[in-house]
Amino acid sequence: MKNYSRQREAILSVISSTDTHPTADWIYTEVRKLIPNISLGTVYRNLADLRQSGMVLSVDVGDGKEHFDYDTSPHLHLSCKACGKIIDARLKSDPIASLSEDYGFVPEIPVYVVRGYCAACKSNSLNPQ
Amino acid sequence: MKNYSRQREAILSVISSTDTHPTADWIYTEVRKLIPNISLGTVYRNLADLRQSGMVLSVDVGDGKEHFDYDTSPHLHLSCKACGKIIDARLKSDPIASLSEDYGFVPEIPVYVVRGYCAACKSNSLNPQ
DNA sequence: GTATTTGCAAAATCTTTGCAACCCT
DNA sequence: AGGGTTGCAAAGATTTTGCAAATAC
Repeated sequence: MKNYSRQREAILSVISSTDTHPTADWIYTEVRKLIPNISLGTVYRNLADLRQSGMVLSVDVGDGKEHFDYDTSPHLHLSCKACGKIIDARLKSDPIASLSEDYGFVPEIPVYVVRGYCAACKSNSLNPQ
Repeated sequence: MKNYSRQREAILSVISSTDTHPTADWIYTEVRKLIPNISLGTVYRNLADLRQSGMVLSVDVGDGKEHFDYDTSPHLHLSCKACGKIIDARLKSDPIASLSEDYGFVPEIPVYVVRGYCAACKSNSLNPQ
C-alpha cells in the first residue's frame, strides 16, 4: 500500500460519507458513480488494505457479508436479526475491560457486535434469522 | 421440523460432544463417520433448523464461516484473530443489560463475540486478520 | 397415506486471485 | 525503468435450493 490511487480515494470517500455499515457490493455500486469502470476486485483489494491499515473496521453481523465502518471509535453494534439494521451504541463504561485481566485476552479496536431485535422489530412477530 | 430423523440426531450428537465451535464442514466430516452417505445439504438444512429452534447457537467470529455452539448459556466468545481460537469467557455481570433501557434493543440469547488476540498470540508478532 | 426429510447435483452468493496492461514516481 | 495498482475474468469457498426417492408418523 504505497500508492494512493484515485480508486482508493473514491472508496474511502464513499465509506466516510455514510453512517450505515456498507458491504463491499454497496460500496462498489456507489463508487461506480464516481469511477464507472472500477472493478469489484479493486474494491475488495482496497477494502482489505484499508482494513489492515486500520483506516476502516470490519464488522461481522452474521448475515454472511462483510460490513465496513469508518467510525473506529469504541462502540457497539446492535444488529437486528429481523430487519438487518445495525445500530451504533455506546455504553457508559467499557464492559470488556476485565477481559485482559481475566483471560489475558487483548480485544482489538473496541467495536463489538450484539445480535438481537431492535425497538421497531421486537414488537412485531417477524421471523427471526 | 416435525420429524426427528437419525441424521438430525447424529448432527446434534456431534455438536454436543465437542467443546469447540465447529463449522458446517467440520460437522459434516464428523457425521459421515456415523452416517457415511449423509449429504452436505442435509447438514446445512438441519443446522438451519436447529439454529432456528434455538437448540444450537450460530456464532460469527469473522472468518467467513458460520460456527455453531451447543452451549446456549450466557457467555462471550473471545475470537483470536491470529490463531483463530475461540475462547469461552464469562463476565461477572451482564454488560449488555443496559441496552434494553438505553436503546430499546433486545439482545438474543446472550452470547457475544469479541475479536482480538489471545494470550498465546499477543506476544507473538503474527500478522493480524 | 400424507407430509417431511434425504441425497444428489446444480446454482447462488460472496470473496479471492492470476495476469497483462496501466499509472505513478 | 520499476514497483505498485487496475480491470477483467476465472476460480475458490461457503451456503442454498430443486427435485425425485426415501422415510417418519
